[in-house]
Amino acid sequence: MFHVGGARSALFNWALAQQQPEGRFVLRIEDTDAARNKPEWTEGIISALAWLGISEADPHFEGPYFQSAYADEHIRTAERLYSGGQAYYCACTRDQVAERRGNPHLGYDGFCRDRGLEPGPGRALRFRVPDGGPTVVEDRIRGRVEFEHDNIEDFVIARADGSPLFVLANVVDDVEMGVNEVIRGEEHLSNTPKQQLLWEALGQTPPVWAPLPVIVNEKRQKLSKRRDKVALESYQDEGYLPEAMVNYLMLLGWSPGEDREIMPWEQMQPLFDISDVNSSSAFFDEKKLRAFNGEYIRALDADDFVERCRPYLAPDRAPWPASNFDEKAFRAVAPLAQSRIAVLGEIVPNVDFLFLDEPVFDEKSWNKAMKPGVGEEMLSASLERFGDPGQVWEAEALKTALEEVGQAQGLKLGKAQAPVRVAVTGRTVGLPLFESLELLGRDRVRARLEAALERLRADQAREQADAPAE
RNA sequence: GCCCCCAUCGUCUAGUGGCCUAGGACGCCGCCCUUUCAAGGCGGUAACGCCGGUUCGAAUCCGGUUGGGGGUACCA
Repeated sequence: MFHVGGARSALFNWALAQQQPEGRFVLRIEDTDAARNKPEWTEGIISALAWLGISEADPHFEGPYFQSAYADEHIRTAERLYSGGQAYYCACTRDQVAERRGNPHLGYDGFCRDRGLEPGPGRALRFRVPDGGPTVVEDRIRGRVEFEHDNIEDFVIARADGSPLFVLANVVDDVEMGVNEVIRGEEHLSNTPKQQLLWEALGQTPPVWAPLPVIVNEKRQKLSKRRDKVALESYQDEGYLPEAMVNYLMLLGWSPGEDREIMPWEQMQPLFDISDVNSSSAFFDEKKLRAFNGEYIRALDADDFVERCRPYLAPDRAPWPASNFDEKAFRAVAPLAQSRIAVLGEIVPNVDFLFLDEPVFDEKSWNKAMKPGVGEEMLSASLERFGDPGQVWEAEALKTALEEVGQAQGLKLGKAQAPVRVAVTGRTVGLPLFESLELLGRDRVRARLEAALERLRADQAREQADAPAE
């Protein structure tokens, strides 16, 4: 599963990488265990990135990398820091530290700092944070952020079993890969001075940091996998277009500074500047994403639209019998649906009546359209009218016909069409009716009108039976 | 608790001392169009958290305050 927050970071990185001929987008999977144990997990990220247009085939793309690729170097670096005196072994347990400090929330107290402990069982390696003075982080989004060393505890860089911690592994990887610009979530900001200290201890020039403000939910909390809908895959599945997703994500915390917000990647990418990114957190507004997606869908040309709908019409997903699908009918109706759907998945309920053996009646729609009197009158009258062999079976003529049927009942077309629509499609809302009738053909339309009429009469009979006898 | 970050319409943002009686986009609300629903057109609603400074002048600079958020592991 790929997180929308990760997707935004990736896009920002990607835009920057593409702005320079030599630019690289390095994808590093920072979760060592997951990367090692769940290859499908990283494959998911790769395919989600490819969906967004960040392809492994592109020369700007590098990765994925796993920390395990540099595992030996992690260990060597830890040893080097120890022998250089920049790190020391510590035998304290968490409980011991908490007891000494009287508060479990207070950090490490430096108990073993000058004990000169040798490596040994139960001894973790801690980084010796320099005395006094601040570490200044140059942050491309906020400017300078200062951290007093007094507030940074001597943090552990290697566990008692010798395995490196994230901070160390991360820095070693960055050094190895020549990373000079780090764009990632703001949750890492307080980790950054530690990393910078490590870079300096290793005699390296630290990279430029760009901790992106987090993406939040409606309650202004950082999006969480448990609580919020964050998986890019689920948006893809519902029928969001990657172009729309990219466009929307880029606008979260950044603005191209022009009046238009809908802008293709090619146009947006050169405009992007990481230092223009906002420093405050942004709410992921699915409604706005939907609106963007609708616009992108409408901008598709007819054939492209049909092809993009294809996955939702496939036998494994569509609710109708596969053999009922009629390519010609779908192509005829697709343009009518195109302006009516905001995500591709919605194509199905719009066209299902064409391919289902019988329409699926929406209960609310039925009750609304089949009001006493109007429903039955309209159904039987139009059944008769459509049975007239002289009736031309073409949208315009059908419209005229139904108008006349309605008039005879004293109904305007708006009211008159409702029972017919529900009888034929199952719902009160949907594609333009007369085009639908034309495509369905006289026989199927008449059969459905008849079936609805039967159902309606059965309803009424039941109601009468249920009514208390006078 | 401690450290750090943030603060303009409901939301995403424009805005870097006068062009701001604060602009755009999404949403929302009207009206028009209309066979339903959309789409489209037109119009509307709505914000500089608060208090002090600095300045001829502050959404923009400074201080404080309040409110949000993140971090604080031998997690990543």
